[in-house]
Amino acid sequence: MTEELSFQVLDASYEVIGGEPKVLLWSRLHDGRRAALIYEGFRPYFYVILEDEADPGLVAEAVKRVSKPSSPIVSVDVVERLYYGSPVKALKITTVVPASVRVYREEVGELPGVRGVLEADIRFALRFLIDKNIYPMRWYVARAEKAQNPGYYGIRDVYIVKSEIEEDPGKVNVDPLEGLRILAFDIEVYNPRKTPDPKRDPIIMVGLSSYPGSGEPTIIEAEGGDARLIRAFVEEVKKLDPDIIVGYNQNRFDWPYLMERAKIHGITLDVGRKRGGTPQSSAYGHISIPGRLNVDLLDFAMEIGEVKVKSLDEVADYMGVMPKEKRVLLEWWQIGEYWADPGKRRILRDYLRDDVVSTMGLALKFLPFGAQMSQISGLPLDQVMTASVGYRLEWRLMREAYKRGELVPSREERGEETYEGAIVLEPKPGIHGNVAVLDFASMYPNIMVKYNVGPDTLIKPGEDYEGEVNIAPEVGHKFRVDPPGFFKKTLERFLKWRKEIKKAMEKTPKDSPEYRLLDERQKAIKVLANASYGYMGWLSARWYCRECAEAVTAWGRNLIKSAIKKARELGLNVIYGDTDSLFVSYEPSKIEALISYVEGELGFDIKVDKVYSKVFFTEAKKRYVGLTIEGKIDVVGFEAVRGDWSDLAKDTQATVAELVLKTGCTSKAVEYVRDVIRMLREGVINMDKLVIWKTITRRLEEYKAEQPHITAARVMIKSGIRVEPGVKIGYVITKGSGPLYTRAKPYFMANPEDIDVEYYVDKQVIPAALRILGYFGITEKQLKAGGAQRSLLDYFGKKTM
DNA sequence: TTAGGTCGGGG
DNA sequence: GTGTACGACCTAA
Repeated sequence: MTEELSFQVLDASYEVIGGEPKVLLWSRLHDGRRAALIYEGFRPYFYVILEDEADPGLVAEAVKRVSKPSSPIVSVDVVERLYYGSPVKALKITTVVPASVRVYREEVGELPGVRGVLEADIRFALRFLIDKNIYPMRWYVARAEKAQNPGYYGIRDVYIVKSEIEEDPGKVNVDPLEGLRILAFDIEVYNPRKTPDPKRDPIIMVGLSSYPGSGEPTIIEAEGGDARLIRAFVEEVKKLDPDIIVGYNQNRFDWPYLMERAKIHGITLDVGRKRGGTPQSSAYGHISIPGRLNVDLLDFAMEIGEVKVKSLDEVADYMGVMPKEKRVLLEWWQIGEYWADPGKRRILRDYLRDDVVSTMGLALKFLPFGAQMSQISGLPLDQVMTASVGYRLEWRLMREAYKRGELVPSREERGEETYEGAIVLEPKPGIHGNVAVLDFASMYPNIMVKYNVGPDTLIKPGEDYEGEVNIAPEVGHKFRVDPPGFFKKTLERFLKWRKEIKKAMEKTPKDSPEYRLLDERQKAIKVLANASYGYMGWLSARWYCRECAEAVTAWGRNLIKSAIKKARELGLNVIYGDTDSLFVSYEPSKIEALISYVEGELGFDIKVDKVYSKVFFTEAKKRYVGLTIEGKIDVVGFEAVRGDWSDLAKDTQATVAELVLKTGCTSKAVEYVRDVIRMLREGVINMDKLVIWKTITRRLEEYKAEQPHITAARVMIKSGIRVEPGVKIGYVITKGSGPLYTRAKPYFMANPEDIDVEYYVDKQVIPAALRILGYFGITEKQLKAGGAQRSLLDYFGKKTM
């Protein structure tokens, strides 16, 4: 007996049962139950395209002959498809067991008459979602029958789908996260020798917070080893039964550590939704948990360019989730000490609580965008943010291709090919007052649409084409005007869709949940549309097209040149320009005229993005500091030093940035750097500030190149300290001769008088300072010139170094 | 210069 | 699982 179900698809997987593949749609039902919907009868397939002279019937016969009983080739059909827009005859080869495709594609690829194998590298569960037009996080309806023997899957509610699956029209604009349960977790591990070793160091605490919920995390502490803690953790996860599990870098730390500890104790870490559903390591460090969406929030953080150090406390601070000054901050090497000391253990607990609360806070900030990205790209939420924008666009393109009957090109290994990029004007160095920044809206996608750019519309060299063409300036590549190509069609849909959403947003109250939903959706569409140009120039792209990317930048250069020429004719002072933005003197009426020229004559949208009351340029491109009329400081192109520099370098750079921006000149900052150098040479800077941390990622004998942290690691091993992959090595550079790596020593084995002070001056302090001061023409010489002897209290107040 | 190797986040 | 990131930065040649 079937019933009508409305369900939200969270994830898809498959199992081969009785020799037949069954697709599992992990879903939430309209009544709130979580269920697995089983789809039977969908079979793996792939295509071959043939040599021109090959006889399809003969090749089909040859294909059938490679069939194996373990997974027979059940059909070989001659089908009409498009390949790069042109009709082709192809063979569609269908088999039974998904894993057998890998074997068949090799054998079939070798057969005479076969030009190539296509679509044999698409994961089965995603293949199903593409073909059935199912997008994760969206709602669908279907008729289904409750399974008689759900125990087989180890899931309580199992339905067998008995109809086609259609989108639920009533739930297009509902918040996909509404009603889903989220679990945030974090573990702390014992690290008496600084670096924890999962083989011997137990997990000491685990914190869990669920949403919806009180907001106060549950904290489980280890008592006499961590076996009970791990069991309690598994029970807690099962009890909370979350749809989404979030953590921060849990894919590389918490899960692997838990998995290793569970293995040692012989505990089954079955935190998934099906029986025995343990975390599974999959592609490039991702970990999947059956029936739940395991989302690492670090993946979202990696996309925030403004935050250079992606630690949880920094990112939570930046996102307004938890200010750094309002939380407990411990350095990682202090964890063991705080655990061992009963008087300090409470602080460790608070530290864990703050980490868990921050993690949940970040989840609530990030997941709405992730859910939209999932709904639009078609990738499940646990994969979509792990994937680069190129992959996200590509999965959507594969869906567009399927609908058009286009065959998906295979991924190919390609050597580097360079081409000319965008125009970046030489900035006029100095300080400029009242500057407007004009931006072309979605310049590259609009170029692609206007000139019908794409691999399928490109006229290849030597190709005869009589029809009308768009010719790219400078490079001369030609694109058919008609019919609209694959990229043009797809991008037009994106641009139109986004426009409709923007229109709907105007009619929606700004503080409503619906507004937020629409805003995240339009952002996700924008990300995909803007990725299209970069995608065509990405060497691993299935629809790679160097000429296309080259043509797009050529049209872009042409466009901005025309705008610059017009701006100058109008009497505007053009200060700087990069790709699709122009910095001009802020003269509203002339800018108005420029905008109407660009819109009317050139046919592109341009708008005033911001106005700076002051902006500093040096001769360096892509780097400037601006003060907006709202009083905000924009530092663009300035790269803060990475997490693996010494604290001294990081502190120096932060202070230099602050002094320059606050005083508007460099003299104070230069004096400050000179004082830091002087203090270094006098040996009054604490050695802790000089430690550089780097991680060992493999066994020492596997390293091909000598590096400082490897040398330091070898010294540690000699003195009996265990060093394994994952260990972070803290080292300092000591005096002596020879390459840098010979002079690295573990920080706890070095004496302050051994420190190679000049290394820290030349390779740490000065480069860090010059990242900023260099833009203002300050040289290494000037910083080393040893200036006025002044008290550091002038800069730091009571802060000590 | 280029080529080729390593790393991030976590504790 | 019909598969395997990416971009910045380092050292060595």
